[in-house]
Amino acid sequence: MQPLARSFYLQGTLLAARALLGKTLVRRFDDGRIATGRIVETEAYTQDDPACHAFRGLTKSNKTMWGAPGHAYIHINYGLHYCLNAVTAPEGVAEAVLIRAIEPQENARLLWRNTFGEPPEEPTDDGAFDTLARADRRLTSGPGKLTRALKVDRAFDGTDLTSAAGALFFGDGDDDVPDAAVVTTTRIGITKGADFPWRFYVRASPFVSRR
DNA sequence: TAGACGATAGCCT
DNA sequence: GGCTATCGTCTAA
Repeated sequence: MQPLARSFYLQGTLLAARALLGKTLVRRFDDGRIATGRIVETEAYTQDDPACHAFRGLTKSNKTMWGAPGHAYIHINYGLHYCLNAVTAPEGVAEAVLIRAIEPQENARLLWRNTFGEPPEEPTDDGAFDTLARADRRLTSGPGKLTRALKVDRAFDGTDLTSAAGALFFGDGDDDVPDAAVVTTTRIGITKGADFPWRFYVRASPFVSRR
């Protein structure tokens, strides 16, 4: 799995949000094991967008968004949830794509364990357990849930997403989602800029956070 | 340094 | 569909 090149993050924030659908999120845990998921829901946030954290300028907590493209911007909201974003504009311009939902793929049982603690029974067959975890929307059908399942927290703020050796990156698969399979709609949970159609999701995916 | 406010999720009816 | 836990961050004073 090759990481997306940095140029991917410079095609424009709206285009990048759309293009990330079908791409693979790769997480390498401390013990070397890898979990992957297919991105099925994203939102775009731009510098002139009142809903964007950077709208009012540079602050200590949003400074990663003002930095180089292809890096992770992590923010906390409601005091308890982490949200994972990819920076999608050149240094000095603060724009990002929020990853709202993924479909667990490789090693889904690790995500299960991270979310619920040890699974009720230790699986003898990874494939069977992965099938179970795939069917369970509770793992990754929302921005706060997927960071919990992937063990992604504020320590990942600023992580370079273009390094295949890193603990977190976006991989380029062969899953191109056709336009007919994509729904473009308004964003979730915001009050300002609420009418911008800057949310994208895969229509058929059961892991989309909300329709 | 106090007060207000979230790019949510989960539980309740 | 409604309610709210929970706390980091920003803003104003």
